[in-house]
Amino acid sequence: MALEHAILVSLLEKPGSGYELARRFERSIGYFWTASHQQIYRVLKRMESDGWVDVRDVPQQGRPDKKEYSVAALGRDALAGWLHEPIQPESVRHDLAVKIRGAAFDDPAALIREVERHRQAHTERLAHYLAGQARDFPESRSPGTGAGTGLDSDPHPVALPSPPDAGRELQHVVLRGGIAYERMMLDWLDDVLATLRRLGSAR
Amino acid sequence: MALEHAILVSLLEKPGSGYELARRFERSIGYFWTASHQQIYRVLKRMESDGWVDVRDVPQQGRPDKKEYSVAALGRDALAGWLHEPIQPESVRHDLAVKIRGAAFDDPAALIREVERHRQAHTERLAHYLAGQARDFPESRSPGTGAGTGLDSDPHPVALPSPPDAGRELQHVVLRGGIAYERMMLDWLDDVLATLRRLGSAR
DNA sequence: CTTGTGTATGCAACGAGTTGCATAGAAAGA
DNA sequence: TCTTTCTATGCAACTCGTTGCATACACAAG
Repeated sequence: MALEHAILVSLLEKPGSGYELARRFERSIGYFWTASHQQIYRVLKRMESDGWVDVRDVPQQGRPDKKEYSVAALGRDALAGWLHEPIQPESVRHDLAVKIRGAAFDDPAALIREVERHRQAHTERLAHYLAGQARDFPESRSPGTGAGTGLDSDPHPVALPSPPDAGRELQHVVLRGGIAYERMMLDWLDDVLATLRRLGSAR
Repeated sequence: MALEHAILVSLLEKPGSGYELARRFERSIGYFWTASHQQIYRVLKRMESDGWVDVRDVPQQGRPDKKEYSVAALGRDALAGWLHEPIQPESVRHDLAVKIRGAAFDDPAALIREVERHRQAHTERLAHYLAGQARDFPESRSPGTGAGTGLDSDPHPVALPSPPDAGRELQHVVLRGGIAYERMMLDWLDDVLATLRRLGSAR
């Protein structure tokens, strides 16, 4: 129930159209909150009629016009309200974990290629994060090879919050979380692969 | 779209009633797949009419009767089919990450207590996992209180598991994943707290 | 000149998931 | 005895999310 809040945050960081939001939700923000364009358009409509966002028609050359959304006062209030109320432990859905336990009733070795695919995807995502970190936060010469978040990889840093750099700092700490998550997943997937191979060869 | 598969795996591991399933989904399985009892009953009904599971009325003393479900041949086939088809990157929903980025447009310091609450919850979950590991997998003399991921730090016992133990092994590797996840979260939440405190005092 | 790709917006239908409520037997305690 | 708690099952209403489809403009390649 927080897609609207994710949209508010994204629009505060930078106003944009539904289409642009949808693309941000594919990269950047989408790594910790997914949404399809259909859903974004629908929610945007509701937010507009609730007065949470303002719309502005922007003609463009060489492409269709767009509706640029920005956060209205009511939207800011709604976000503040949400920020101040506690949320409970995230509900998780790890298909892969279900599959791994299910493999006991099938052929464990048959899962190896699937797990390798996931490992590959996480490798790529980690590289993407590191590239973004190197690009957007070059001052962090931290472990790893360093290169950027890609999270809110908008070329222009946002200049809104009172401490002008708070947004940057917070984006960076979220990015570091993404990096830590991917590294943990890679380690774990290696563990899973070793286990599956052991079970396969023991047959 | 895999609640039914999660139920199949759980029922294969041990047949049980809808109520028992709901409780498994609160602990154990519920840490990587959540579901409410209402939803479980509804899906169970559908699975029954599809011939995926068999039902058996079990009278009990001292409590209401229950319907014990077990996996039918068709259910096994359905699970096997699902296991063999690839799944794509999990879709994530990290409210907390959204809140952290949103805090840039509010008071970052106001988030500290919320993050501390989450840290507490993850500490408890880690303790729960470690207790489960000590109880169910005593042969893994793993880090317990130590630092590190717990991933590589588990020197796999050389004893070759025979197929009957495959399920145990696979349950353990999933549990190790949960442990690694909680440890990573704790480290990251500490990073978040340090960042929020830094931003707060810099005002 | 047709096809494909990218930008940009949207509807309709369905299935998944949540919330609130209801029932009912049995045990435990006030 | 009355209330609460635990086991056990379920309906109804609603919202959220996904899937499939449709439209329309612009540009580039074949």
